[in-house]
Amino acid sequence: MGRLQSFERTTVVQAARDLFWDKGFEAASLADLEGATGLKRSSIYHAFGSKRGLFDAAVEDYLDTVIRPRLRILTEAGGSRASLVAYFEELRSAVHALPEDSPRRGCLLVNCAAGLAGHDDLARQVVDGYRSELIRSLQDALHTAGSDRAPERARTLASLGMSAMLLARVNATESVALLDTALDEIRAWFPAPTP
Amino acid sequence: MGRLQSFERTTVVQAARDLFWDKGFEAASLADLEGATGLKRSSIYHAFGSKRGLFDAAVEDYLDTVIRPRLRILTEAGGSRASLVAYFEELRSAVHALPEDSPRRGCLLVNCAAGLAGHDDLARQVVDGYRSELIRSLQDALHTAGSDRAPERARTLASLGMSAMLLARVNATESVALLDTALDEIRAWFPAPTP
DNA sequence: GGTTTTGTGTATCGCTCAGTACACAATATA
DNA sequence: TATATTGTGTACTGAGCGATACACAAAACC
Repeated sequence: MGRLQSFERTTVVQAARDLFWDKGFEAASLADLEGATGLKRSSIYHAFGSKRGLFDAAVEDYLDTVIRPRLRILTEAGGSRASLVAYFEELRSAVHALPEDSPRRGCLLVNCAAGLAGHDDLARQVVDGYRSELIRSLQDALHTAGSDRAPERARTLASLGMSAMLLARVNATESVALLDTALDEIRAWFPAPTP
Repeated sequence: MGRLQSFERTTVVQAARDLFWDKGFEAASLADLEGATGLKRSSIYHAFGSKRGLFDAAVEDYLDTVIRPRLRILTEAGGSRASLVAYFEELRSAVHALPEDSPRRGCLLVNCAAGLAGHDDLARQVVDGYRSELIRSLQDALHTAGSDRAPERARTLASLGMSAMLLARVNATESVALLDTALDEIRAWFPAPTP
């Protein structure tokens, strides 16, 4: 064969992911990416083909390591009410715990929705896929929790979640308040099981 | 004095506003702005000082001509239920009526929230000001409509509105569905007056 | 009408961007 | 060990960016 890759692909992709998460696609320059990943651009282009190729890999990693593990809370354990609460408490603690200037505030895909996805069909598809997966998971959880009006309630909860991500860097307090509102709604819809 | 300005300031600002609305701050280049406004860059810099100065003027115009007229629906006429319905029907028709590729899809400020406002304190303040004004107007309308839980309901409605704007370019159908959900909620909270 | 003051047009600045050319380094195979 | 193959480092490209310098145009004031 030939010389071996001297870097771990996943660590490089995750470093790039955090940079894109922080600054967005356009504002993250190749110089920034070199600094964040420790790679020279020759290696980046050799391994990923283009800035966009690295971004797509970063988004894929984001879906695999951030989004889907969270959504799994909603579907696994068949928990319905408990899993809805757990999902929003997880989001809440993510916004609440991170420092004000953390590069990982908010949601990479929500940020894309207002940026790239406005004029890029591929990005649009990825964002819309996330949206539909989120709504479907919420709807399933609501349905097994015995809710009538599951579709409307799923849309309401999804909106609260997306808006909270949108506001995470603008006003963290209000972002948390939106997630608390979601939790209040869930608890009002499904009275707590008395222990 | 001296030579007079040969252009109408408001028409120039609104042309720039529509371009920023469409492409965002960074992606709108000065060449684009020259094309959209019909001005040469010397005139732009003379009148607005910088690209950012023109952007700030565009945001101000956006607040004056788009945001505040809509919010006024909520506060004037003391309509409570009727004004809440009117507000979301106005949003709904804006998303529904505009062609898929309209530069005016979505909300300039919501787009800023995920872009500029992530790292620019001034933009953050503007976006947060919009958010608080929106929530307050909704809360007032809900309060005069006789709602208990006005704060939670205001947050829920604001989330549905912001998410609808966020998704306007990603999935217009779903964007409208979110606004319909808001309308359903309002109608469920406040049973219709029988004629 | 001359002068001063202000708007506009042209041409260009320095810089950063994404992407590339190419020599060199390293390792698997023969 | 020789060779083929692949990864890495250096240095660069052309294009586009925001911003500017400066000459010229036009209108208000004396």
